Amino acid sequence: MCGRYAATANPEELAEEFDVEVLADGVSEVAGARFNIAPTDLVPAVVERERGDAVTRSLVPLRWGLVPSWAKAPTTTMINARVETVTEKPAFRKAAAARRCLLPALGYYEWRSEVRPESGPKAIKQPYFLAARDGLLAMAGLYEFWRGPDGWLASTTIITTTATDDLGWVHDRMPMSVPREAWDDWLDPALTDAAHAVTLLRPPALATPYPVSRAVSRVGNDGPQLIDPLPE
DNA sequence: CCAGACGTTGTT
DNA sequence: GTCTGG
DNA sequence: CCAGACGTTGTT
DNA sequence: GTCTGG
Repeated sequence: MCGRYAATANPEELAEEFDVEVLADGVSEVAGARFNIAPTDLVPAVVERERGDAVTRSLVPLRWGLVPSWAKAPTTTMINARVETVTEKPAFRKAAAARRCLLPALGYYEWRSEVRPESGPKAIKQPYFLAARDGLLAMAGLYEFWRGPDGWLASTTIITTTATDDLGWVHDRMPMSVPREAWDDWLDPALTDAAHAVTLLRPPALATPYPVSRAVSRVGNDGPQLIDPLPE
């Protein structure tokens, strides 16, 4: 699955890379060097919205953890959506048909329960970093709006699938990615056939996972050292 | 009809 | 909002 | 995802 | 054990 990730590109780099026309208010505060993005954080996302008869591609901040429009209060549980069922589940299917997004990432983390020499007989949760092979992972996301007492909340979830054989030893789920040639269709709000949209998705091209410091396990920690390979 | 759920993951 | 279970 | 909190009454 | 916060 994907429950923690790194994204380091600044707004200008993302605008260039994804052909974004508009940088939304607040997005400069959430896009930049971040190595420990956690659920409930605001994350940079690429979306397309219709304004009049024109479609505008924007970089916007979204809260990670999708809150359905009918939710009584914001929740954190829907950080992932299974690709196998995303077009059917009431919480996701409208977003799958109308509100798809891209979540740019450098890579993401997985934890494995391991017994290590220095930890004695007890298992520890060892984090691994899974880096995009070419330095940019466009994760497939959905977003949704929720109206609370203090206004609108826009939130997002990452679509997941079964891990490929080479990654299964770390974890049995992984995020779906959107290949560059499919970005336009994936984002196009006129493409309302969700079942077709998910056929655009592919497993991400990742480097070999490697263990990193457990510092990443604390959400308050950040910095490039979090993705340094763990010394022996 | 109304009431209640609506999600994923990991772990045991 | 919409579907499912009762 | 992981880390950290989790609570009220009556009184040793 | 389970929920909340980040």
